[in-house]
Amino acid sequence: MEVIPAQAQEPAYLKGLNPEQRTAVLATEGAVMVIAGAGSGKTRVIATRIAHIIAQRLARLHEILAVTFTNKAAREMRSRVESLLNTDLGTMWISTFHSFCARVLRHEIKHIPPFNSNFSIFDRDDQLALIRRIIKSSPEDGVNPNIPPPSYFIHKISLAKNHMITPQDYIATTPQEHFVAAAYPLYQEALASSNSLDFDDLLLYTVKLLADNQAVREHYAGMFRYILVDEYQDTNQPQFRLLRYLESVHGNICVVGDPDQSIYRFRGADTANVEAFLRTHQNAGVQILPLSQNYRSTQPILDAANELIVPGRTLDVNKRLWTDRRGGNKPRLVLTADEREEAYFVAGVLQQALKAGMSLRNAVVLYRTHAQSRALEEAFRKKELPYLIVGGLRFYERKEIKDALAYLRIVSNPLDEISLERIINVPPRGAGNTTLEKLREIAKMRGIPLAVALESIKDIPRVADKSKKSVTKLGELIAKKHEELESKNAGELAREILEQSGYLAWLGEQEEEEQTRLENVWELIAAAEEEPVSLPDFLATVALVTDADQIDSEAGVVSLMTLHTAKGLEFDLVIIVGLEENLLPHAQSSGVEDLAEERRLFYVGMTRARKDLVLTCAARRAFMGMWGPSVPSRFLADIGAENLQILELPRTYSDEYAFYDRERRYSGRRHY
DNA sequence: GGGCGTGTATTTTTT
DNA sequence: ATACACGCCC
Repeated sequence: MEVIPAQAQEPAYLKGLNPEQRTAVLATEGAVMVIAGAGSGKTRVIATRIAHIIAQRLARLHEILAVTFTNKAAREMRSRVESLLNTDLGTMWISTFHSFCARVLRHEIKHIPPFNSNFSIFDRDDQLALIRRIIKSSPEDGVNPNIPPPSYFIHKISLAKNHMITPQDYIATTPQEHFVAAAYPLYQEALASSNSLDFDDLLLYTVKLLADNQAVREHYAGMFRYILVDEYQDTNQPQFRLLRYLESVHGNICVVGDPDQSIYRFRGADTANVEAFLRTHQNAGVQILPLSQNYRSTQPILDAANELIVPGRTLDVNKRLWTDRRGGNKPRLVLTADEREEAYFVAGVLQQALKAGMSLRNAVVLYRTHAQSRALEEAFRKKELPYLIVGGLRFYERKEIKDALAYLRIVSNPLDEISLERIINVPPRGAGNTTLEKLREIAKMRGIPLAVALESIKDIPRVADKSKKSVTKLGELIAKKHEELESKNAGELAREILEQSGYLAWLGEQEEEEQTRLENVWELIAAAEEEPVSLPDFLATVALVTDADQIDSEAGVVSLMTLHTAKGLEFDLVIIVGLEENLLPHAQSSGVEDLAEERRLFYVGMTRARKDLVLTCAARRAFMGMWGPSVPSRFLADIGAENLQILELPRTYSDEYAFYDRERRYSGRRHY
């Protein structure tokens, strides 16, 4: 790498930065908080900062830790730094919190018995399956009608973990939740005996490791000379603690965030971390550096966004965003009769933009809930607009992919009973509930894993010979492939397991419709074969894929996604649908804090727009099959009519929807 | 042990 | 409205 003398000549990577950005890049030492307004060039600042640290030889590649919000953001950050420095970053630590923890734990979890490095990562479905089993084992199951649904347990347990409340302490802090209090320790024990961690555990066990193990703590804290954290406003308590340990030796930590864009309170993110950071670093002379010039949006869009967000602010660290991009259209607001008309209107806007020369990849449709995508999909299909739904039914959540992954997981981690139960009878092996129960008994009696007990099925009376044979074969296959975990890579193992278990053949025999399923599984195998990694590493990567990661800006395809998923992205044309009370703000978000978060969510959506912003609102909407009237969102009133261009729906729409009369169309009007 | 029918919950947002 | 879970019957 070429070294540039510090003073002689300004490094090329600093060119084009504004004074605020330059200050943020150069303030490498000590504690720094960058308050980065939407579209203020935050990513560029972080990438340049990393490049600067490396170019000035303040640290070597592996001595820098950068944490981003999504894996996609991590990849982008990596490639930006690589192009700034014209070098390969290799295995530099740029990742999400969860991926970072998975990577650390892969090496260190042996210090936390009974876990070993092949641990499984449980997603929501796995968590639900596990908690269902626990509920079933309770004597009250089926007797007490007040037992909450499994999802309630998972939610409450996750909340407890985010606040670092242990199973032992839970009942004392939350005495009214006695069902959860009873299940929580059982849930943790079941995870441990399965050598499995849920998403929250990845963070918690890493914190625990750093807290309890001095050698490990000194190793990591000593290694990272510089730490950078993006989207800091959405960190939670375990993440805060994690950073405290990691920064403890060198003290060079830069957090970048925007309290106005904090939208993950519901999953434990704590904006108090912003204040806590300032407080805990006061003695270290923490610097607060704002980025307030917006390079993304036009002034009318920013004006509207500012009007929306200012009434909801609680911290006053943020500045009013400004831009020198003059001109541009005011955000357009349209009232439609119902969600169908709304969908057709959106399709029309996209077709118009298409005609005007815009590529559909530069447009996005945003909504509060996934369910809203349905009407849009229908309209887009009719109008032959190519679209891509981001999130919703994700690739890795499809049944056949989950089944295939369960095969891989049980081989990687034979203690993972949830995975084993998933596939023991897929394809049908004549092992139903009764047989499974007997196998569990054997495993318990002999103190062996369920996967090993499969080979003892021969000892169970009254099981068909055919069933015994195929179950024994499955047990042998799992054992054999598990032994090859180190000698073979993920691609090799995936292909062999899925072929030899008979899963692929069985899938191929299914109905014509199932053929896409077979293709999906082959796609998974291809993904495993892409790079020669170990099976546990591949599984960890797959488990931590986020919605935003799968956005590939295919040319000529418009993306549809939730407002949450849109965080960090930008588009020429942004269309936000469903600006109605009970949807945005959502009906379930009635508390003061909840409402503030809904407002920020809308703000995040608006500030994704570079050139054009379109807002829609329907007068009638169906919820769970029931139609009901809708009222425009209170947030529209906050933006103010003077900051919006309110459109009358063109005639063509009444042609398409002759059954609506104009009176009814505007019956939902309130503010305008 | 598997297939079909009825009943119920589902829609907040996600690593 | 629909998907999934559970229960009943073969």
